[in-house]
Amino acid sequence: MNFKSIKGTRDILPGEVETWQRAEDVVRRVMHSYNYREIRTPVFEQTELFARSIGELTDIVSKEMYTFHDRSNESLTLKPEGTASVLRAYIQHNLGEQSPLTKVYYLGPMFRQERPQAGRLRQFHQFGAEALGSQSAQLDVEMMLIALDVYQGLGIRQFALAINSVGCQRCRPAYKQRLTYELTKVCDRLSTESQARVKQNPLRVLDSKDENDRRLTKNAPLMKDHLCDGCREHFKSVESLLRSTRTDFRIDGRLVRGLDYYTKTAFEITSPALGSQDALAGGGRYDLLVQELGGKPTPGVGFAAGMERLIMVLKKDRKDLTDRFRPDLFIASLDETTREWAFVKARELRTAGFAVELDYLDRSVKSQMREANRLQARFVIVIGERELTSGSARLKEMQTGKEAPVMLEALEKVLKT
RNA sequence: GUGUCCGUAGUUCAGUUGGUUAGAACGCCAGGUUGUGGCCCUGGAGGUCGAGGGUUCGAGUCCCUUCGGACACCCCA
Repeated sequence: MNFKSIKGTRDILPGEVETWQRAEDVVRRVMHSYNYREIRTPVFEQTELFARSIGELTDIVSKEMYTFHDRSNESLTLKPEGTASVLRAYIQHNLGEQSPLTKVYYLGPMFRQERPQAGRLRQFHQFGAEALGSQSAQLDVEMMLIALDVYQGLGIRQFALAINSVGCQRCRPAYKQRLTYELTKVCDRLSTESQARVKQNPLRVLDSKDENDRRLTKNAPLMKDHLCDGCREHFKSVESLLRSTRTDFRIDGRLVRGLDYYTKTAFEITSPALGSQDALAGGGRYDLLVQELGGKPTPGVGFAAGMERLIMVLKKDRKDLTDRFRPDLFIASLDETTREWAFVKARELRTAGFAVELDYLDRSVKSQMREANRLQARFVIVIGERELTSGSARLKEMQTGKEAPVMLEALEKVLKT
């Protein structure tokens, strides 16, 4: 019986990992450009934290979490999303006392026990940001812009932004009641899933994929048309800022997020290059959550974006990306003496900042040359007894095949040019 | 969790109505005379045919179970 990676998890091997690193670099660059600072939280937390923040009734909490008991019988859970942990840290370390506005970002693995499919893993990776302490619509839009800047920065072209407002505790209850009333009228004709939603979470009936559900709810009231003054103003500001920054977007009155904690703005970025799981990123405002988790009343906004989905789109849009690490120099050697010399010299050059590779398998020069070629080393130098006694060798530039004499002492200087 | 399809060398795949030592391409290794890559040529290594059970004289080929994968539902990043 051979060991295999757990269902729904995968290895990112050399060759693919370079694409990830490139993406991560862009994420960090964009985050820093908006002055977000990185925060790293543990991969697991008390189960209660997620139940409280995400919502007991959500699919995530009710059936998708990796929950276990440790040896002291405490219930722990591998984090299914990033926001809860960030807010926990924010509250725990009183970050709100250090400055009125906190802007942080994260990048890391998340876990959800779902059936794997295109763009859906049990361990997946997200990057995201949270801005705590301000109600400004500018921050709502900033979240969208960060995600869009990352995609643009990577040369991704296939994506679309959709926004909506899910209201607040002042206007949502009344709307919900009204919607439920309307839905009840057609309830028996809705799909079985939607029938359950009418009671559990009526808002979600609206974004059902079922064609028949869509038809039946065609004239159902939308939250965005029943916002209180505050929410309406806020939503207008978001729209206006998006226009000012010349950002393409569309208002989707049926857009609902899966997590319970959102208020006001909700948004989603999807890509037609993905499969059925087409969301690249999603986020929104959560003005009640910090308080809910035991902190002082603090407004917040955030978003999360899927790394593997980003990579999938990136591979489709940018087939030209095939970079790999290339050694600057490959030192081929002939016998035990020269091999040791090569080892020492390599160390010297590596310390000086060069990527240097050599043969560890006692191979023939021919094989070593093949290896150097495969690694796409920029230069190769063959060291034998002749070279060691004369102190000079020929440096071969692999791309052109040209060789030039070099003094071994001067190797470092020559490589620098 | 439900459904559909799939599971043969490192990789992508072939494998006739079940019938002798399971093949190809690419990749890998070694050579093509004295210390030099890419192209080309020659040779080589590498598979308990996902795993377990069953039917059969005989199973990679049929049946069951199980594990895994792909895709969709659900949900979401």
